[in-house]
Amino acid sequence: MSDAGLTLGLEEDPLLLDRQICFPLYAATNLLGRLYGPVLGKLNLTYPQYLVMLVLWEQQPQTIGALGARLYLDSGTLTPLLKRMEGAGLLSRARDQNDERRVVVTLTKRGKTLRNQALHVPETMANGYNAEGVDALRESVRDLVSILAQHSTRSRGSKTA
Amino acid sequence: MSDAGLTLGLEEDPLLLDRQICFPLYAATNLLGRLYGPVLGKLNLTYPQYLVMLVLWEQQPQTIGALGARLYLDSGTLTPLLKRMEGAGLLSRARDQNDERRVVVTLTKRGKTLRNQALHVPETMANGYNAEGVDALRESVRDLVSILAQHSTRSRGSKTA
DNA sequence: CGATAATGTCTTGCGTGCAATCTAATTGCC
DNA sequence: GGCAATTAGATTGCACGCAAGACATTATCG
Repeated sequence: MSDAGLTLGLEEDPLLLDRQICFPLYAATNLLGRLYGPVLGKLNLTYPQYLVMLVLWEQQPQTIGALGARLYLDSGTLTPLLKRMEGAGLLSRARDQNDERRVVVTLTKRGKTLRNQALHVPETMANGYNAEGVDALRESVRDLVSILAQHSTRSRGSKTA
Repeated sequence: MSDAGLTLGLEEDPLLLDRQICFPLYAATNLLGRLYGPVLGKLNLTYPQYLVMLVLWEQQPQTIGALGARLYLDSGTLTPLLKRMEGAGLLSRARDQNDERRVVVTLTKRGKTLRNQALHVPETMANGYNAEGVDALRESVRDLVSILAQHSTRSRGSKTA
């Protein structure tokens, strides 16, 4: 109450939780992480670690910077994460000889073979869901990501809309 | 290699990052949080704290359990978060006299008036984006959330009604 | 060639998220 | 009433995620 704003009749409260696009994304991400947890736990992986493995299984070796570009994460997140994975024997980290600033991440044999156990993960997670509409949803969210990434301070500073 | 099942010819590698629905959601959530950060920082709010305020501005007071049901979070997350917000003078926490197990969260005057400064946040965040398709996307993700919530072990679905 | 800027990673500090465990209060059941 | 089961929060321990700063290496420019 005591809203001193101008009410145009069609104006809706912009602060209603159900009007935010950000909240369903936030909730879905948390819920998904919770569902992935037990499944990935059997592989001794966390959800972000699983994503790193997905990238490395596609292409390998890669620098930390390249991993971050793909996953939209920076070294502040990746460095300790990769160290834990190195400790788990999944990968090794070494300075690039051609450019000592870079750190190259390489899968160990153990990291490569883990892929076999991970093959059933997508199927397990999708269990019971009809993929109807999922493809379209994935594309929509992906479009959103590409838009958001352009506005990210980490990539560029252009504020021109 | 790896003949993992019946190949219908259209079988693709299920572990490709771009085939996962979870990853765009994860990336979008991270990117959004990064974009909200500076805007909410002017209100001395983090993004999850902002969501709590959205819920409380809609209805107030509320128990911690009710907040968690709305935001899909549990007390392990909410208790320290709410304590910080209490320390910031935005709300107060008190045991329910009728049921001493519950903790009732009530906005302070400061918490209520903060709403005026928050009114421009959605508009600021949406700056430059055409809302075209956003409504549909929000509904799609919301459907996904409701499906995921049913499968959640924690589903504190105290469906009072 | 040397100063300087840019780049890539590491480190620090803080705030989430979540599983697991704990405690206190209430409910159920007899 | 008495006591086990349930419920609501709090606590603990761990792993992100990010901003900001530190650091070493490389590129750039005079």
